[in-house]
Amino acid sequence: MKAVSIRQVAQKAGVSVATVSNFLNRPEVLAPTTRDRVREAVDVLGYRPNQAARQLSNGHGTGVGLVLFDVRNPFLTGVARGAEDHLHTVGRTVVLCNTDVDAGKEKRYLEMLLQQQAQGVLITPSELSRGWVDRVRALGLRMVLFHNSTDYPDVCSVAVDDVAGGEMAATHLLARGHERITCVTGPAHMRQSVDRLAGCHRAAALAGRPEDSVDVVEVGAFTLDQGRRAGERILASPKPSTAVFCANDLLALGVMQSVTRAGRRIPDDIAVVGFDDIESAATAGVPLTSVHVDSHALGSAAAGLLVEEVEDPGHRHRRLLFAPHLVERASS
Amino acid sequence: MKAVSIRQVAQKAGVSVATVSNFLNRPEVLAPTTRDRVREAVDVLGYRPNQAARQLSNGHGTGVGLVLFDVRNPFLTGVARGAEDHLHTVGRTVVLCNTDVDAGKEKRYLEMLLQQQAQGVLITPSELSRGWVDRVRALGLRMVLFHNSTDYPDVCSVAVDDVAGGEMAATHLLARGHERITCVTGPAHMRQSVDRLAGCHRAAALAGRPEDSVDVVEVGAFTLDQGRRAGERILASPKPSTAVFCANDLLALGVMQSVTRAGRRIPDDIAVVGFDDIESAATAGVPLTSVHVDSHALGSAAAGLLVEEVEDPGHRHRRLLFAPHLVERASS
DNA sequence: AACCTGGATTGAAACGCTACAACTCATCCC
DNA sequence: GGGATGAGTTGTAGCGTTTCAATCCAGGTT
Repeated sequence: MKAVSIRQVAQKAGVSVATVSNFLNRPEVLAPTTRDRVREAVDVLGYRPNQAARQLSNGHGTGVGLVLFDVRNPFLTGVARGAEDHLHTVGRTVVLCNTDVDAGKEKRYLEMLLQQQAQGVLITPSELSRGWVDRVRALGLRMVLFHNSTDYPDVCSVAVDDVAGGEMAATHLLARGHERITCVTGPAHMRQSVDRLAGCHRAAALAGRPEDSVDVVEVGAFTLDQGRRAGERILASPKPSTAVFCANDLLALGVMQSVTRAGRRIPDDIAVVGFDDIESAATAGVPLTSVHVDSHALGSAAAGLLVEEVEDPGHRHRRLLFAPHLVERASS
Repeated sequence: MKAVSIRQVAQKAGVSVATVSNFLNRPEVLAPTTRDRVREAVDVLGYRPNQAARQLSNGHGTGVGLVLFDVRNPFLTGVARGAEDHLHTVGRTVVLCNTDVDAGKEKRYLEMLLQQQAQGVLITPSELSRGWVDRVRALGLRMVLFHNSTDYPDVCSVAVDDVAGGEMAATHLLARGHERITCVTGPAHMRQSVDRLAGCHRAAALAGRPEDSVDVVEVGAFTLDQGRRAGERILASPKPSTAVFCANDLLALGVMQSVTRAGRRIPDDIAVVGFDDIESAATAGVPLTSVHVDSHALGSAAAGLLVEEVEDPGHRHRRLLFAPHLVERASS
């Protein structure tokens, strides 16, 4: 039951271990006949190279850390799948880590990955800063960030173009003839809130609408419940707008619940557009028009960037911005 | 920039490498003063044990394969998180693998995990059979299945008690005074369809209702679209029942869409209950009552079982059945 | 016939750690 | 005082690869 080692293969094939190693790593240097002989031995014995030994010898493993806030976040789930797909095809292995946005957990995971001599990490940084980046660098870990930051030219990152997304959503609503639109955003300190709203404003400007044609409702969190409240606030306003763009699908779904409950019809009385296009968007009572983000592509791209950094010495750090697209459904 | 090795620590602390190794693995055998001296050296040098070397030496790694159909399946996402949480606390590492129910991919992942000398796998088997189990066993991989099978007493497994869940849902509806209930199930060859429906029948029997008090509508897949169709079928029937239990939330959401679109009110005209309690259930236009399955606990339990099998030589294989519970919302 | 050339093969030293047998040296007991 | 005890420590042989300098040898040149 003991695993077959390279030595047994060598013996069986009547060559040295070095030759077997060459067969594994640089088959082209072997004479064709030798190559066949070794292949035969490998097959017959069912030889499986020991990853740990390899790693010990060449100083690094094949693992890549996927360090996320929480895989259960549907967006991150997609990212995880995309990253895994890509890495699998290039012979890498994905180590899943959930930080819960806890810097301590994050740190422990990074230490662990370091011990494993991982090739790098794809990470949603819990607290991004110059210091953080430098510290991780100092550990000797390569990384690709899931974060929209122009501020770190020395790090690869991938992100969604939130401004473009917001603009799409608003443009869509304006094109449908809505005079005024209400934009429900999350906490002002979050990049997403700001950018998606900015896109909304840009759309209004581009359409030649006055600055005040978009009302802003800011809520404290990107949750269903906050969405419901926002919906109530909108309905309660003296002259509610006929279109609302929410910076996130959960908010939009919440708004829709309030609106429906109040007996108003969607989209006839009020049109709603969300952002993220989570599964719930399509399955909602009135299917929700939403800005779709291809999380799979994002994860895959991040993986690609990391692999490039690992393999290409002349690698230039880059930031990839993904343009989302609008998925029109019944809510608008 | 080269990593610190155990030798350097030993030298710094003025002890042998064996002592440092003992410090790492069996600190209790060291004299307290020695222990402190080594700890000091470790800290100062920032020593990080090389996982690969360890693994090479003791013959197995710390990785555990998490081999799933697709992490994007919301249920499996929860499982993944649960497993990761548990394994992390016991110092194991999770290697994510998505098979897409493809036996070939599955096989390749298992080979890979074998090369990594993984401690075992938590797996949703693409095709479960005696042969499959034996083959994996032969590879020398320990495993825990996410599968409801009484047929393999020599394998650990975890699963949801679908019968109990179906019963809960139906009992709930009957208790609300509905005379007849329609049960929308998926393909008859799927265990879930059968068991959940069985639970439904059991509830009816227990409530003293006649056999024919539950109508069965079977559809070809667990999808939103099939749910819509089922909804239409139900509405078209001469005397539609006032309550419907769907073997899955997507079906339920589809049914709700059809019902709403036809101008009927939920739950007043028709009550609906789903199964799985996916996120969309809570965010639906009319929040959906659903049978909740604690996927996190399931994943965590599976991980626990595997760890037990690895650590305890006298381990007895077990099957864990998780009872779901009903989450009552507005749809019923 | 002596000498080159270069493709093919190989021996053996790392890589960093664990485990075990062997050793040291106070302490205790008769 | 001699010996036994046992807690604490250590030397070193693997673990399975990779890599590189060294070797081998068939064929071509002069």
